[in-house]
Amino acid sequence: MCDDEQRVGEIGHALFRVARAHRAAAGRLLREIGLYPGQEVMLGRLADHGDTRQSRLVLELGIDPSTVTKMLQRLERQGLVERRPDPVDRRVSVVAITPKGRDLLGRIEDSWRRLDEITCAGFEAEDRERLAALLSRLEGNLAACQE
Amino acid sequence: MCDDEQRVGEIGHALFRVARAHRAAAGRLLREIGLYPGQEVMLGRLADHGDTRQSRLVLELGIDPSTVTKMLQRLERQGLVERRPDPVDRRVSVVAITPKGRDLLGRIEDSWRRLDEITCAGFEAEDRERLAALLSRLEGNLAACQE
DNA sequence: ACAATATCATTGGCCGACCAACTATTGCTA
DNA sequence: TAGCAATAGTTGGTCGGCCAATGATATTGT
Repeated sequence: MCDDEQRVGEIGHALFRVARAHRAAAGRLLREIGLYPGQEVMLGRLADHGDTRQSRLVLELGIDPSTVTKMLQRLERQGLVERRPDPVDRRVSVVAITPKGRDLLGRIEDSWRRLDEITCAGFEAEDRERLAALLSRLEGNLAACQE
Repeated sequence: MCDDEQRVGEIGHALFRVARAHRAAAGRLLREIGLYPGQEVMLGRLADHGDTRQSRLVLELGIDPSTVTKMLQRLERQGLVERRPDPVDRRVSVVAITPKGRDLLGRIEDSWRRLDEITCAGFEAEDRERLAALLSRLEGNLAACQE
């Protein structure tokens, strides 16, 4: 009788809009650094761990191999990243962040901080945790249907 | 002392990953209908309301004018949407969904339903409401900094 | 009435993201 | 060992999305 189920796609659409707005906001902030949204995630990943083969990036970032290739080509062109062939396995290319790329890390983290302040304005720690927990569950659900 | 603040960008990154996975899942479902993620939202909007000028779509969907133009060009090419110039104001073009586009609505809603089942698997009504409320707050925050 | 300004839409360029198809290498197996 | 399958990356194409710049029309101000 009563619609125990919300309007179809309620959550999905909200997620869709929020994510687009979030990405746009990230774009405005990152623009000052000369980066596009997504690149900062890649650089952050490369900064945390050392040399990485692209196939690892594909798995850990959860994006398509071709996307990784093109992102790295652009980052390499800007001198933020370095790729060289693995001497052992001649199929793989090993990626690492360059000093020039490392120089951006501070400003990247700063952008993240500002973005979080904007996004989560008025959120108490409890809200944050709840939201993080819910998003984590969503991520798990979506990962499960990935393959 | 204790980090009352979570790791920088915790929420933002989770949102980023969840949204990408969600979009990818939507893409897999919509592929069966021959649509790309985003197009179904446009068609849904055009189905609900009648003739619409593009500037309204820009405002309501929250996307760039150029994005609207290109999306409509593609949808028009597929015969799902129709555009004609407004006789009164010769700058505006009026958009409407075609019967062929309307035929897709059922399958679109079906995809949304399936996507929601995947995404929100294991979510009780309470979880859904909480998540919807939190996302709504995020959306408000991001909209506030839009301009 | 005319000039300045605002609005509407389009084009071109760039990026992330996907898929499909392809090459090159490595690994396995018969 | 010869041959086939799996793995690693790349290329080309298409989309949604943004920005910057442009052309066309309306609106406003003086």
